[in-house]
Amino acid sequence: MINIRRLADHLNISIGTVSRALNNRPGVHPETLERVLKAASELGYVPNQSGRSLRTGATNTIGFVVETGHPANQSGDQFFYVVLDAMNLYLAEKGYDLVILPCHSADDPVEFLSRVIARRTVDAIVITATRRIDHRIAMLAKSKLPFLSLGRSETPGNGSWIDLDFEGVARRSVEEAVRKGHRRIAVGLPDNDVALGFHYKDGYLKGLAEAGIPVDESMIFRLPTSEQGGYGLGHRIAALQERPTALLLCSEVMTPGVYAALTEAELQPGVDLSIVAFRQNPLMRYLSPSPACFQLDLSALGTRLGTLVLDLLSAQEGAAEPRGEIVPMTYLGGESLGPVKGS
Amino acid sequence: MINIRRLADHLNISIGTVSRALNNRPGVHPETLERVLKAASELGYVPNQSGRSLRTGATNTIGFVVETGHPANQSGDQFFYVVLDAMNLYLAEKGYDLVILPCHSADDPVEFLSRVIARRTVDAIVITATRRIDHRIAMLAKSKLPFLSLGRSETPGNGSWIDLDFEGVARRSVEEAVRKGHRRIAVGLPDNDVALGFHYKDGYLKGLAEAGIPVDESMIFRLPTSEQGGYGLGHRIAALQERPTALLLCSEVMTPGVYAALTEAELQPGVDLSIVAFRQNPLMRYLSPSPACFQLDLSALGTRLGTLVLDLLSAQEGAAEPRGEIVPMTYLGGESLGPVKGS
DNA sequence: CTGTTAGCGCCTTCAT
DNA sequence: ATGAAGGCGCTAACAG
Repeated sequence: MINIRRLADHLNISIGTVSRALNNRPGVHPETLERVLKAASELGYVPNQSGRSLRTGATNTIGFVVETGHPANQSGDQFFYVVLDAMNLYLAEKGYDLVILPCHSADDPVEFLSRVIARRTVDAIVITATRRIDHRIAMLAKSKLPFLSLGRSETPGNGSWIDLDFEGVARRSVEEAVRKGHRRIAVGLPDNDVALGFHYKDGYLKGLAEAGIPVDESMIFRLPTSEQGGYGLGHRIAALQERPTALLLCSEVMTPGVYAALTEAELQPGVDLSIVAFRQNPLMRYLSPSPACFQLDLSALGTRLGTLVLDLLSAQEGAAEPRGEIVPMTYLGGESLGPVKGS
Repeated sequence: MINIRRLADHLNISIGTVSRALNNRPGVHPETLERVLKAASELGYVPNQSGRSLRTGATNTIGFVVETGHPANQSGDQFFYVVLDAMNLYLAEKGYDLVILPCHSADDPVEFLSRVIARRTVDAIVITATRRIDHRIAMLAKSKLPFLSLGRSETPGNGSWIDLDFEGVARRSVEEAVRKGHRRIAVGLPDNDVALGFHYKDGYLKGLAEAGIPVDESMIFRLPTSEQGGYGLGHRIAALQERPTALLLCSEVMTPGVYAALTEAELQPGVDLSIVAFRQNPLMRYLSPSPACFQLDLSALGTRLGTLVLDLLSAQEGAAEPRGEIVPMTYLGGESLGPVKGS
């Protein structure tokens, strides 16, 4: 394996000069610069990351934590692939690498993160599946490792974040359902304390209030964020004496399961039960009737994540204010939202 | 940030002893050992990975390369989540970390890999989406970085690999279709040179040969491995003068698209066109009629990947033979494979 | 059983 | 514009 010393010996110059040349430091003779770059390329020299990190304290790497045991991920959600692709592209242009740090299902996300922090293997980190009270954020805030959360938390010390507009989507979903005459509007929320569930519920409640519809607690359902969860919910609703006429879902991965359960119960989505799902996604394109849902530009989200992470790094010394952004989503409509049956 | 020196000073012992204690080296007084571990835990000491790697030449990290731009991944395939979860769990038990290295769509997989190799940031690497002729493998073989490929290549120097039994599945699929009376059996193959396409085609041809059915080149279709690809294929087949009566798919992600296109063309899956898909997957559970397909234990595959990777590392000095394994899959049947219509 | 020390590869300061 | 040297944190070889 070739190191900077061998490269320097090969060129009969000192390693200091080689280092300066490779890192675009000023004060290197143009001719020397060219010789060094040429030799490095020919000999296939790439700086050893460990040596460089040890010296500079930086890794030029951004970490993205994914919980591989999370059911929403195992439900065939291609969300992260597209987001990561765009984020990676952006970071690469700026000279950074992106690595995905998978936290497995038998591991504790907080402990996992504490190891990641301590090992100093990334310069900044993005966390996902943010909880309303999220111990990871308290830990990150204490650690001084720059971090960005996808989803905003209420944990004190919360830094920069990007969130989808769960509240706005829920509110608009109620509004669209009301416009079609619905008054008994149910909602499917996560069965855990992930932050988006609270925001979606807030929007749902605001939507009801604006329409003058009283809250019926029996219309608020908790379920795993997966097709299995949706399947269970569909059957629960089908078995009710007084069924809702519309159902709002905080995640699109539940949708195929709801459809399947309704069909088994001989109920027709969009007729016997209207459905408004969350995000349009290629898998849902092929459901019939087409689910009413909202559009999100995943690539733009990925690029934005990259931008904000690098902002964090450059603001390190400047210690800029943490920033938060809510990504708006566009209502697309769909056949699964129909008029109230018999009205 | 606490380092080994501060930890040693805190305990009034030398860093050598601290290092030995933390790494379970023999020759440390039990009492000292305990004191060190206790203090490390209390002060939250975790060894700096860069320092350790620089000294030992090892990172205790396994890299898993994923091409995020790959359409099969963006089609909501939860394949990797489950496999990675199991693999990560296995590696964690053995003291290794797993990192996912995303290669973005605008990057060249070969160049990406050469950078990964050169940076020496992982001890071994797993590559996926293996091509029949795969330049990454030639490069890895030259680099001496231990590697495992998911999918076997014909590139010389191919090391250890695990592959799904694409050939066996295709052959069995033909057999099952023939058993139902089908003779005009089409096949949907990838439109690129990914290795699995060749193996699936081999099995298809063998199956036809065994049944004494002549090969009809017009029954061999190339399409992107995605629901969009399946959608296009469904419409192509629907428009044919002489349609096949059965269609075999080398990937299950095509299935929803095929179903949707057939439905639009007023053809019924399992009646007008029988379908045998590849792998059962939660998303397909909710398609109607249920797709005939095969079962694969993703967790077992992940664990096996972990095992083989660590075998590579321990065989480093011993220089053991490269090993290859084919993972068998079980036929599950399904309603989408029906008798030939009108027969 | 423990302390001391060299050196992994790199960047940066200081001297020339 | 270049060379020389120190040290980032760690482990391992050697000395006691």
